Amino acid sequence: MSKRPISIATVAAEAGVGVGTVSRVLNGSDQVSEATRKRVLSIMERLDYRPLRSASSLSKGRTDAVGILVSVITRPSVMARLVGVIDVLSDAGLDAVVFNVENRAQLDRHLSSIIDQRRVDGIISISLSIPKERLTRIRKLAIPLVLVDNSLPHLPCVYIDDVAGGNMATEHLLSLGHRRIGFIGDNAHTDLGMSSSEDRYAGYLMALEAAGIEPDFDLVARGPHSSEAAAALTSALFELGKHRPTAIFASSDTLAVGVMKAAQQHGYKIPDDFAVIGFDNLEISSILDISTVNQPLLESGIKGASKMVSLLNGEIAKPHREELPLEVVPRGSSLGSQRNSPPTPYGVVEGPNGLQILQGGEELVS
Amino acid sequence: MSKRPISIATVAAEAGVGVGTVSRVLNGSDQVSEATRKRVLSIMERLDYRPLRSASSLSKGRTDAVGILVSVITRPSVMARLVGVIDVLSDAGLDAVVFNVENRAQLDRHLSSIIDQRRVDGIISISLSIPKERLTRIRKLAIPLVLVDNSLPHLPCVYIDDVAGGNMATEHLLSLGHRRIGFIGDNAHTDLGMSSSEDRYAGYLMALEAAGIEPDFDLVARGPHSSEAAAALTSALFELGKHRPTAIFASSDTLAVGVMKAAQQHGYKIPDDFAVIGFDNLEISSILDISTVNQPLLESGIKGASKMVSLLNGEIAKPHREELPLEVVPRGSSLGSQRNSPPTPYGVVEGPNGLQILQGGEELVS
DNA sequence: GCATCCTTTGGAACCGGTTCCGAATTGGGG
DNA sequence: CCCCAATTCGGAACCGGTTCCAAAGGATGC
Repeated sequence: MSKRPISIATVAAEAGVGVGTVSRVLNGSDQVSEATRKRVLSIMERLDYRPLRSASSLSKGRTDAVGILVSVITRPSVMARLVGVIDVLSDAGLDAVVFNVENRAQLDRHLSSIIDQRRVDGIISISLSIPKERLTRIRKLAIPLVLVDNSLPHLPCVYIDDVAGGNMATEHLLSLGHRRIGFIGDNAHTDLGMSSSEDRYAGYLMALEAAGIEPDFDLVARGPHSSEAAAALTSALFELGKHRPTAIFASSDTLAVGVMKAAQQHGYKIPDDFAVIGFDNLEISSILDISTVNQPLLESGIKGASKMVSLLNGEIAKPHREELPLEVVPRGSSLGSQRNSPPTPYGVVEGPNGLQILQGGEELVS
Repeated sequence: MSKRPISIATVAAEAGVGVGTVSRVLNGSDQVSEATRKRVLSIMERLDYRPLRSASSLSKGRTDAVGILVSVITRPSVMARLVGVIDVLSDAGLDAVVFNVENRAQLDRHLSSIIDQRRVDGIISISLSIPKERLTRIRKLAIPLVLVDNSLPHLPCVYIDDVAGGNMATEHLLSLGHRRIGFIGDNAHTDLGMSSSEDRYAGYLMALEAAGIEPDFDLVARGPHSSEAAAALTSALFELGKHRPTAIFASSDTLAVGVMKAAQQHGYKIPDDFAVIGFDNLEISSILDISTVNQPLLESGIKGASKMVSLLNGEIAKPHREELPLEVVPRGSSLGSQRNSPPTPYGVVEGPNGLQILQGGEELVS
């Protein structure tokens, strides 16, 4: 009984075979006779032997791990994608090594350590853009890279058309008769290259233009990615009085929650006095009955990770680039009773300032 | 220009030193003269050399990675802890390898692969209980293990007193005058050993008993961990009519959201007709103004991971076991205007001593 | 019966680091 | 000037697998 864990040599000696044979048994090679295989397996069983991962990594030149770069991980949308990625990798027997990236410096640090030390076989980037110089290096080293919620030429990616999404959301409000539609989005995160919010803003402008409406930049505001911030921005817009927006497109559901809160604090009846639509279809928007644009979050993670698995297996992921569908999910925050005329900006009164979870839309009669 | 990435031998040759010296430079040994160090460093710089992780792992016998076992990762509370863990590990230069565990089989599979292949230096388990036989194996192999949101004797862990928490929540409702207090919790997850919900239930019973109230098991319901399920269970309780609860303690905020939803669908005014308190203090409970019991989620992850770092550095994490504080966060879902008498369910006669107690067997002294 | 081929096997070389041991160099003390 | 210790260094051995190559053994074909 040596104290040190048993190695392949121990097994080989015990079974009276060479180390090569044991290794072949481990890797399921068909170069081993059935009798020998059985014997070796039984010895391994008896000794409770398990091959050491790092040794195998070194000689195989492969880690069986995938690095996942995640932009600010606390965001629910990012989380959902991450869950999808982890599940797929786990099923494929790959380790999921997660790196949380909050700023450009972290991104660089993690990338360099991941890439240069080749501690992973591939990289999945979630809602993050990789700096150019890193990209060329990754390409040179032939490390598979898959982008989720981002798109770059010549790279496998899973993404949505944020511009179209912003367009759809705004059109939804327009179709309900709104004309003074505000936009609330994220501060530009140039360092991490997250452009979703700005892209959706572009879609918003497109929709307005298509409807022949001159954009009013007083109705546009940006801030940190939190409902509190969004509530504050919204309150400011309400100060415009008769020039206030009758509806707001928030570039994410998290912001939409804040918008909703502010509107209720101001005593507006939703959606009669004021309408909101968000983006992402997070669970909370369903709970709060907020209209939104659905994007397949979990699915984006699943598809991205599947591409990675294919790449690592040498199969070419056929559709290298995949755009996922978007869909407006109309809920009580915009779809009112059945009315089709715009709310009147002023003359508002009434309404308890408690937050109401359900604003109709829910059937479930019993 | 060899195509193969440069190794330590290349650097050594180029610098005209031995591989040992290069290795010493890499590891910051003080056995190297300043002149040599500089020369080697410059060569490494010029060749853009980075040591290969798996090679170093093999010879050092250490992976610089920590495995994180996570119970159903989609739960917001678990997510928050995970974020804390990842951030700390990342700062310590350790890889965070995340394993999502949804059932007992997965738990076993992951544990065996993690432990036996020694692909990580330590294991952090979040809201999960490790089977006994695995525990002994882990101990035998001397793999550091830290429990977050769980507690076992002789192991470093970060936990809360769920029983006390359940007690506090229930006392809060009692202090507001409620006597018919329901409980809604999770189905028992015996396979993963998540006992929080049941522990909180035990605290609920304790509080009732301390208040001299006979528990009414018709007011207790369990179901899947989703607000939809909680809403359905709550609706069922409302069917009790005059025997319905005037308040409910939900074993988590996610459930509390469903309870709230059901109450509003039934047209109850909150908190006048009906009160709710949850647990965890998730963001959503603040948004929905639901009373809750705060537990330091992010902090639990941070502390757990810090313990792991200490363990790996050979420092003994001084307080091996750490209980985090709980605190009732009263909000609009229970704290009404300023009234201090219990809501009256339907035409129940209201007396100072409130509602009838089932079966007069118990002493009811006041 | 012999040449040939295929299957199965042992074991050395290798992956790219770390570490230990012995040696070379230097410096100081006597 | 010599001895001893300290500093610095080269390189072999090693970590525990994988893989390649040569060879042994068995079957097959003529």
